Amino acid sequence: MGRDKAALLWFRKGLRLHDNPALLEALDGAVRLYPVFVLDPYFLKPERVGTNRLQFLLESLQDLDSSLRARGSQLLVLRGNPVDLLPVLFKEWSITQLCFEADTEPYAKQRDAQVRALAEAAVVQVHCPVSHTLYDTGELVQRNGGKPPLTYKAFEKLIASVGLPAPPAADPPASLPPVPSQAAGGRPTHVPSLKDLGYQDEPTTVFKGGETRALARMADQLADKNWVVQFEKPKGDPAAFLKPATTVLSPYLKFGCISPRLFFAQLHAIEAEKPKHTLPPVSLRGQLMWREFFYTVGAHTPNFDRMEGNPICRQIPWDDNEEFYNAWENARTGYPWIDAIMMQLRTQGWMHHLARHSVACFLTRGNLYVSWEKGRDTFDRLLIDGDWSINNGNWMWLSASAFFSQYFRVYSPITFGKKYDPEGHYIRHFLPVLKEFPAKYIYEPWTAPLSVQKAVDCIIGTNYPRPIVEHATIHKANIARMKQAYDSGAGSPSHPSPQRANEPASAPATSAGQKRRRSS
DNA sequence: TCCGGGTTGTAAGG
DNA sequence: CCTTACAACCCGGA
Repeated sequence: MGRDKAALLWFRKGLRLHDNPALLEALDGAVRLYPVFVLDPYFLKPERVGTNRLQFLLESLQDLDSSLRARGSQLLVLRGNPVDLLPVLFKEWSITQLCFEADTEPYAKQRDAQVRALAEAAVVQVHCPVSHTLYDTGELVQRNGGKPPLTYKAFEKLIASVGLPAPPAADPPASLPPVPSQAAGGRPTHVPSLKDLGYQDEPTTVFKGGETRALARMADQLADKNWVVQFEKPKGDPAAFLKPATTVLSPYLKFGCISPRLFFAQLHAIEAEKPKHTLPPVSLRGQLMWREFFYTVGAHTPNFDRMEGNPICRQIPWDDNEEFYNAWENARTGYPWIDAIMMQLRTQGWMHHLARHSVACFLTRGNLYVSWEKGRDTFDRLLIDGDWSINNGNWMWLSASAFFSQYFRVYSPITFGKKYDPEGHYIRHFLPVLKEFPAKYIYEPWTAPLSVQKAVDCIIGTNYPRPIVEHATIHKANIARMKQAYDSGAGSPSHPSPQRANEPASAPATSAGQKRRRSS
């Protein structure tokens, strides 16, 4: 006598009902369906996940619960380490199927491997479809000869050989099997508050999570088809903050509140309708492909989130300068354009891509010469769209550690913002202390005569810091340091320089002249 | 071995 | 709006 089919649908990312193949697998013949999200203490630390992103997640869970309830089900939000909790639930609920969306990040991969093994030991069938990315990154890499492509062009070529991504999966039925009462066994199952989770700060971001808002935002952004087909990322205004120059779908894509395949399908339809459209890499569709690119490289590169032991990352002897790092993180560099961006990060958890470039270049090769890993950590904590693959990839890009090597192209912390926003509206909004400065001085307030500083009630060095470094001189010195780092064996990621005979292969990792480590 | 391209540099000059 | 010099990177293709 066979058991009733009972499915545990484990949500992690993919916090949506549309284009959710794991949900459809779970529904296939199931008499009972248990939709579960597990709040893992690994993530629930303010030093790892900031208030704004956690709030975004909680809103997304709330919305998912509402949508499930509208279909006669509900979301069981449980707490604990999934590796410990899920096997208990398999037994308690007599689970026969475990369904969850594939995840390519290292923590998730090792966690999922453990859960899968435990499920199989409990004779639970595991279904793990790919729906967070457009393609199965493993298949892409296999097709590429076992290695991820390291340039966007090469990635485009690979994609072209595969064809269009799969269309979104069918919508789930209007009615889902109810969750049996007593299922929780006395455990709390509601979506907790920030305070419940030990977070004291109030969220400050204007962006709200959830599939409902994601779909509305996408519809809103795609409604102006001319805007869609004329989109060119580098032409956007990084200083636009009332109406951002991009879609701000990134936090929804991060949590899977929106399906990349749905977004792609809609973009594709609009492009088909209007043949005169921009192209990747700058087009809107190109942006989705950048995401796919970094997911593919990130999933198939060892130590992708570190310099050491990372075969695609140049080994650069960054300065260990806590003072500089803290000033940067706390918006106290004395450069208003940089500090305003860091304030937008701290308050909204989102900045325009080019604004991210400005501060990433400033922290690393441009000005402070601090490791990209430090900046990555800050972004990872404070961004509402903080996404492991994309964040690490872009930090390596901007620090000229991988993908990009024109280190002599340095963003100016003074003129880059000025060309978009000469009046400094963005700075005035995020750094109110500088609000009254004349436009002439807003990007360089230290150049204002003391009489002006007094008149606007902001003394530089007292009410707002002096610049911690002099851009004009230090960026040139840093270009020279980068050149030296490249010359002295940082190597080229895809063609590592050969080991010199007189240099031991096991040179200490801190040596300036070290060789890039090969992954062999 | 050379040449052209590389999502998104700057400053100066038209 | 455009081009060019700056000083110069890696990579892929011819």
